[in-house]
Amino acid sequence: MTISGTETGATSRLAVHDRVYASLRDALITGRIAPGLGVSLRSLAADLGVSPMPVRDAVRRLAAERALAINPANKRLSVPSLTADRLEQLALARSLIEPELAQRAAEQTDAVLISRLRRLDATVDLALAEGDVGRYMAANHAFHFTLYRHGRAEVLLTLADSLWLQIGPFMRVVFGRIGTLGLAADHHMAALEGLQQRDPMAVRRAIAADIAMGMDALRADGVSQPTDAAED
Amino acid sequence: MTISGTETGATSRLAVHDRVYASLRDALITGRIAPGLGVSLRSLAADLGVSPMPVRDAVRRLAAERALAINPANKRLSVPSLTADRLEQLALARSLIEPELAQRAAEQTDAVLISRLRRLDATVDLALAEGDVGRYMAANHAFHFTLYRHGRAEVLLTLADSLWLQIGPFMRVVFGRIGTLGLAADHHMAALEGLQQRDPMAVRRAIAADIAMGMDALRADGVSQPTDAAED
DNA sequence: GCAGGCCAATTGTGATCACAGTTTCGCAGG
DNA sequence: CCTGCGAAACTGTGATCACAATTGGCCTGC
Repeated sequence: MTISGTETGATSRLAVHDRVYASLRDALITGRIAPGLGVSLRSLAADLGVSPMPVRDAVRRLAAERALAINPANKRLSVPSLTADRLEQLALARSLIEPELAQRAAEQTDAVLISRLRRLDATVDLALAEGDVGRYMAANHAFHFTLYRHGRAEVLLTLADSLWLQIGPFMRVVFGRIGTLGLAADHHMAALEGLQQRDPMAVRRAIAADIAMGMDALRADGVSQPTDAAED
Repeated sequence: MTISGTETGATSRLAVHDRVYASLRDALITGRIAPGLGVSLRSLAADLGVSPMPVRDAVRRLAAERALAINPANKRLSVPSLTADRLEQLALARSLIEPELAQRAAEQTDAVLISRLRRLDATVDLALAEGDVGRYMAANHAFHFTLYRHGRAEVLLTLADSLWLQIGPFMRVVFGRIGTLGLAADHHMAALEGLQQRDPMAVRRAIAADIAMGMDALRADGVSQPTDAAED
C-alpha cells in the first residue's frame, strides 16, 4: 500500500515531520488506509522515503488526535477499527460542533467565500457523477472546512478536525461498499443559499442536516461489525 | 520552576514518555505552569531527569491536544496564552460535550460510583476550606472525570480531556487571583442528588450549571488581557 | 551613553544506533 | 500431518550526535 497521495508541492518549506503528518492525515481522511490495518514506523518511513524519526513525530500527533490507535499491550500501531458505538459518538459530537462553526462562518460571510464554496461544491458534484470516491472525499472535506475556517474559531475548528480524522475511514468504507449514490450535494446547496441570503441559522440547519444525512448513510450500512479489513 | 508534582508511584511500569506526559499534563491541568511561559525540550528533560527524546514525544502529544503551543515561525514551545475568545470557545465546547457525558454516566450509575464521587466532593470542599488551590484543581478534575469515565463514551471523553487541558491555566489564574471563594461545590451536590434519584437529566443540568458557573467566574475576572504571566 | 554587529549559547529537527519485547516463520520431533 | 520449540526478523523506545536556525548578550565603534 502506498501512502503518499498527489504531491502538491509547495510543502517543501515545511518540516519533514509536518509533511509526513499531512500525508498520513490525507490518507486517513480520504480513507486510503483501511481500518484495523496495522502500520509500523519503519514501513511508513520506507514508504515515504524518510527516516523513522519524523514518522514517529507524525504518528504521535495522529495518535493524540485518535486518528491512529496504539495497542496498549504491545504498543503497536493500527488504524482504529470501526464500531457502531464509536460512530454514534462521532456523529453526536459532529452535530454539536460543526453547525456552530457553520453559523459563525455565515455570520461573517463574504463574496469570495461563497464563490470558493461554489467551486468546491461543483467539484463534489463532479466527483459524485464520476463515481470517484477519493476525489469526492477530498472535495467534501475541503467544502466543509473552507466554510468552518471562516468562522474564526480556532478551538472549535480543532475539535472538528479531529472528528473528521476519525470518521474518514467510516465514510470510505461505506462509499466504497454502496457506491457514491447521489445524495450528498443537496444540503451543500442549501448552505450556499443560506450564505447568499445572509441567514446564519439556515446555514446552521443545512450543515446539521448534511451531517445527519451522512451519518444515517453510515448507520444504514451497518458498520458495526469489527471490519477486520485486511481480509480479501 | 519544577514540573514534577507528587510522584504517585505505580507509574514505573509505563514508558518514560508516558510518565513525562502525565507530569506535564498534571502540571497544566492544575495550572502549575504559567500561561505564555516558554519551555524547551532540553530544560524540561533536565527538570524531569530524562533525555530530551521522551520529552519530545510527550510535548508533541500535548501540542496536538492544544495544551502546548508551537510558534510556527521559530518552532519554539510555550504554554498557550489566555484570550477571551479562546475562553468563550472552550466554555461553549465544554457545555456541549460534558453534560452529555454526565447524563450517560447517570444512566448507568451504581452505588460504588456515588460513594467515590462523594469522597471526591468532600476533598473538593476540604481544599476550598483550606484555600489549597492546587488540591482543589486536582480534586475538581477527579470529580468530573470519575463521573465522565462512567459514561463509557471514549470519543466524547477524549474531547472533554483535551478541553480541560486547555482550560486549566485559565482556572488557575483566576483562582490564584480571587482566591477560592466558596462557590464551586454546590452543583456537585446537585449532581450527586440526581445520581441518587436515578434522574439523568437532573445530573446533566447540574453539570451544565457547574460549567456555566465556573466559566462565568473566569469571564468575570476578565482574563482577556494577554496575560504575559512572568510578571510578579 | 547609545546603537549596531558579532559570537556564543540554546533551540528544534533529523539520523543513527542499541536494546528489549514481541511476533513470525521454519524446522525438527512426535 | 500436526504440534512445539527456537531462531531470526520486526516492533517501539530511548540515547546520543550533528546541524541549521534563532536567540541573547557582550563588546566595539560612533
